[in-house]
Amino acid sequence: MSWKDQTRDSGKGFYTLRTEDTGDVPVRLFLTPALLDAVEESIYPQIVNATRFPGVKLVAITPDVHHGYGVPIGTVLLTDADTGAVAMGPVGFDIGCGMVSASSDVPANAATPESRLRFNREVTRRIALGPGRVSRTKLKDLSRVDFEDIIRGGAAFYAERYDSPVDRGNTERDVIPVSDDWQPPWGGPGRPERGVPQLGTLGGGNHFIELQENVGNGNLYVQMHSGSRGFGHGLATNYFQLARAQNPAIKALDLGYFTPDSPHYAGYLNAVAAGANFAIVNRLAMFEQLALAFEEVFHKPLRLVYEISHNLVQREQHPEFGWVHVHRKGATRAFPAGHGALAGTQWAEHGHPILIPGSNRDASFILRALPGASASGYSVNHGAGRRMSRGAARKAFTQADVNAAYRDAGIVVNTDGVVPIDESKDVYKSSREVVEAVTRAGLATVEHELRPLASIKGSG
DNA sequence: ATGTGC
Repeated sequence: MSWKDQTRDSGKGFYTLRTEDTGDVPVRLFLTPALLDAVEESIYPQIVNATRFPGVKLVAITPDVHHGYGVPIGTVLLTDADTGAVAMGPVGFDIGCGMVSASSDVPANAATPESRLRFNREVTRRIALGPGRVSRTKLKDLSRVDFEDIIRGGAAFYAERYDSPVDRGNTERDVIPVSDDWQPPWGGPGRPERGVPQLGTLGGGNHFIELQENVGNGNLYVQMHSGSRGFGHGLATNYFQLARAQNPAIKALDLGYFTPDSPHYAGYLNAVAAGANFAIVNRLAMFEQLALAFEEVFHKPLRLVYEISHNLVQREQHPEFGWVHVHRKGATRAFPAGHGALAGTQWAEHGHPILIPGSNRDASFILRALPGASASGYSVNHGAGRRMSRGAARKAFTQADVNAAYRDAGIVVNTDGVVPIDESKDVYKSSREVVEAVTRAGLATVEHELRPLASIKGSG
């Protein structure tokens, strides 16, 4: 018997799950019947893990869910903000990982095969890709002092001090405060200092840059996915070690957590803030380079639509659960019109944009939240979700077939047309089906659909 | 995700 047999249809577009293992913690799965049927059995013990952190109020599972470390990728975890835990697996190693979307007035027919390739060349000339690479932007060769100012001051500080054309109002968080008495654990486990020269670089894995056509208005858009590089990874590694040292019951590092009485509780929250500020500034610095590359090829400006994370814990007020730590691991914040946290911002009236990438041969979407998003802790998915492991993908498909499929679709990949197999379309779920699960549950509506024209991947 | 690994 599968745990799936113990799910119940709430009648509101999501399933609930209550078993001996999950106890009294509400667990909501935002899946269609087909997605529930297809989801890996192995996410069940990871959902149970999520229910076991101290002070849990809600576990919500997004429709792109797949097996992660400790908890599934696609977990929203709400814990009591005053007495509950702050958990590390439900933030992840790549603290602050997230998206940028940018728009233009250039009709998509300007993106000829030649200009798509030129765009990819201009981008890769300006932005370093792949693991271990160092910055080529104005943030290269930063002193440690300047770096610390940036990770404390976030987007607001960066926009002002570095004379950036970006509007910090187009970011999810223009600064996440870091205490003056907290220092990054330089030289400690994880060695976060290796991230200092990486500010302004894309990274590898599923990080990408994509030239797109907005299906609705026919204009060119650009989307980017990147995170906190070696800095965030180093911070996460450091605090995982501290959590384990303190609590021997934490066997796996990815199940680490801190309660308010822990000596490292505030330290970890500061580390998350610093890592997220890095990731946000990283995306803004790269956006500026994207805009330069875009203007070089298409002779018109590229405007920042929005910047938003999908690996983060933030303190928020929820109508059902009060003040909570909302952990989003592979999940995107979804505040609708009128949400208190948007008061006084340009997003107060309609909610902020929600950036949902598909694979690089499938549609991406920009959504807006609906009041019903409270059911999922004001969160939706962060992408299409992986359908098979990287290893399985390399066994299932040949390089020549994958390259040909992209060539036939007219999608220019990197500067050599070689598609990383483990990042290719059939490795991911259908983004349309996943987004349908979101709209069916009344969490959000689709505002824009975007289709890929050119794709840049850090590695495969 | 990551100095792609103990």
